[in-house]
Amino acid sequence: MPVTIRDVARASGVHISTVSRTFSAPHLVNPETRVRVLACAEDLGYRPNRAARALITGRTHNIGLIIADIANPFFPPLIKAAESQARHRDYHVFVADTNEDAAAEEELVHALAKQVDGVLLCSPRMSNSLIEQLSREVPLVVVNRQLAGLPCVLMDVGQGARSAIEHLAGLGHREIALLGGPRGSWTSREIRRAAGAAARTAGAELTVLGPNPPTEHGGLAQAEQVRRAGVSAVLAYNDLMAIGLLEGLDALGVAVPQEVSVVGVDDISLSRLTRPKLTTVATPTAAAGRTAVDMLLQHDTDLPRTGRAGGAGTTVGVRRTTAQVMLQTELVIRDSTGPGPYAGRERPGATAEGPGPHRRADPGGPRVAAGDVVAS
Amino acid sequence: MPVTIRDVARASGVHISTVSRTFSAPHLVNPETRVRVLACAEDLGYRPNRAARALITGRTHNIGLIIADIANPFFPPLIKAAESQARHRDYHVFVADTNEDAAAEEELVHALAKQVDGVLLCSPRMSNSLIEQLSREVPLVVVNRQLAGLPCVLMDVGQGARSAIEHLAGLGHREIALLGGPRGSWTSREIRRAAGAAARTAGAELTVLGPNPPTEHGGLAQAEQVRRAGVSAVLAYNDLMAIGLLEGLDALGVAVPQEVSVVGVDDISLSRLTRPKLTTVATPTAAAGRTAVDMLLQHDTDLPRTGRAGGAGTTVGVRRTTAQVMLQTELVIRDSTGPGPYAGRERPGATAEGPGPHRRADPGGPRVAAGDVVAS
DNA sequence: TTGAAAGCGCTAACAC
DNA sequence: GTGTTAGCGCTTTCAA
Repeated sequence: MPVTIRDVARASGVHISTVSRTFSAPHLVNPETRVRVLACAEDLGYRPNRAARALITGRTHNIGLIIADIANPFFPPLIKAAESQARHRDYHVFVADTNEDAAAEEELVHALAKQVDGVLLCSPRMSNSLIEQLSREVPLVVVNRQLAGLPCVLMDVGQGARSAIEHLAGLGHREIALLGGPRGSWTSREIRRAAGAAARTAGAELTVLGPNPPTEHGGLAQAEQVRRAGVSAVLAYNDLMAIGLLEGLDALGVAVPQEVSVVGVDDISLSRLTRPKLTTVATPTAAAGRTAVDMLLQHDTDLPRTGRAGGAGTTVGVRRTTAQVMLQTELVIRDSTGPGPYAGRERPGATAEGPGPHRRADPGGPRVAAGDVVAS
Repeated sequence: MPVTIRDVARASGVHISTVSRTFSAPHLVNPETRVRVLACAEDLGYRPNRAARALITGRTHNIGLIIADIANPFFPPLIKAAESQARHRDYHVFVADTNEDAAAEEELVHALAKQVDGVLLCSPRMSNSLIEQLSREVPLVVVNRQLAGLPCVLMDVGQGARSAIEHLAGLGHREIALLGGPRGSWTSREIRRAAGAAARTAGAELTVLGPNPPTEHGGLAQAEQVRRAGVSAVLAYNDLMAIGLLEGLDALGVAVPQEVSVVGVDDISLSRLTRPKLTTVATPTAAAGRTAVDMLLQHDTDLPRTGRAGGAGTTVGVRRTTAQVMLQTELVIRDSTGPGPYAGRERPGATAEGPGPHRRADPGGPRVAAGDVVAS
């Protein structure tokens, strides 16, 4: 039933190889013939079978997107942007959800490897060494994880965390808690590192609570601890946890920002909808998706091929660049942060308001500066 | 570089067809041979190439998921559930976003047709006749659209809208507005139909505002109209619009629920986070995703094959069932609805609180009754 | 510029 | 129970 290259050949009175050329190397075919073939193809509704084509060219024109948790509102904008970018380049996208599970990630890379030209690993939970190993099986681009020798798309959450801490310190907070993210998260470590350093500089004390699941519930569950810790401000690993914390504090009768200030990370769309509206570090998710796809498909000419073109037994020259792109983040100040117990008093070191890209509230325009290529 | 069936055959000293059988019909191969082959395969890290297999079997073990807007929080839980269900059955999932565009939907079905065993069309914007036509190209299951002759997964938003109107009428609201959804949406028509009927029965007047884009902005943009319309309650096409409306009303200084009550549809996770918390019609999104995949893969034995098995020129007996499943919805009453101007007064027809599945607030357990098979 | 032929990795008759 | 063979739909030398 489905129409094949042979049907088109028959209808247009040429050999199948001519039809093939019409689609994959049109300049090699007589214009008149081309027109005729194209007309017949159109007529019959012919579309080349990509799987069959892949078998011989070694290029599937598919990519894989491996996501820790599709339902986490951080990811859909990334998926959407990546898919859109891929489709513009005539690629189709497999999406798979790992439920934050490292083993599932590994299995998925194996399973997808033969069907795709490359895989985007988003916020992986696997070990670095495993990722490196898998990258020998299929081209990988890693999002939200820094790995020497592999192409990575990073968001500068370190800078973001620093801005957040400086913002809090500037408001007069000296005892600050950090709600850590999940184990195995590069982002979480990065935030912790930068927040710790910034706190030291600002003369504030940072208490780390966690690791926690990166969910609303993860934040909610720490509300009690936060109160006990006696801090006046909290930086959460992500907005979801911050929002959960907001709920938890509300339930405990702790007023935000009067008694405790809360800052999140990501600026997911909900963050403008909570009461109080959440102060957060905006993260360029869509840009990350687009960039990652671009990096994966950069030289879509020299992705690996299994076809004969490479010569028997020869490993084809896969010129893999390992550029790492760092995307800017930005602190968006809303209503969940306010003056702390030391407001107005002099503060050791630092100026009234720390450096770094801050912004008072909204609207929705593009907030992402172009990424810096950090290495290549 | 990638290891093929031939490598395994060589390593285990058997013919490639034996290796093939080991994977696709293990019972036809001598247990000892099987063990040996399996061991070699494991050793070499062999995985059958699905694309090559598909070429001859006609079964790709892939499905397509076509989504109006991945960033709309209604969809991620559906995608997640569908992907998970598919993977349990050893299928991989292509996800594509149409940006609410009918033409993109059509193009995607064509483009994906050859690479998948079936496609899930989620909240399509295409015409019924086009969908029917496309269903001859590739097996389709339609979510959120009723179409005679095609397998559909529906959510009973009609019942939901009815419950919502009855709830509002019971609270003493007589002038109610309906914020319509996007053109081409079955759900929107269905809500409108049922809400209209319920309003008539309850002796209330329903003003329809729209169509609107199914986004926060769509709701926000109607806040002024809502105030002008002089209604005391609003039912919105979905939670996103309801939330936008909440913001808009807040900006206009209109108190919810004191001056205007607001009800949404979907119960997306944000709905518990707004202030006031949103009263809404909960929609079993995850169940819909799972169910749709199950329906698509129901007889995964008699999905169409292009292989020789069907005999030359014979259309293979695709036994397509056209079961339609209707999933229950449930009104979840939170804080965005309150007494209306006619509260306490007698009301024409109806009892104090209309029938239908209501519920006062949360928690998160399963709320979905098993679907009713409406037809087959 | 076009056709003939080989073959990508795999499965499915059919022999043995 | 296993090997032989043909061929899925397509691309790509190689000759003509």
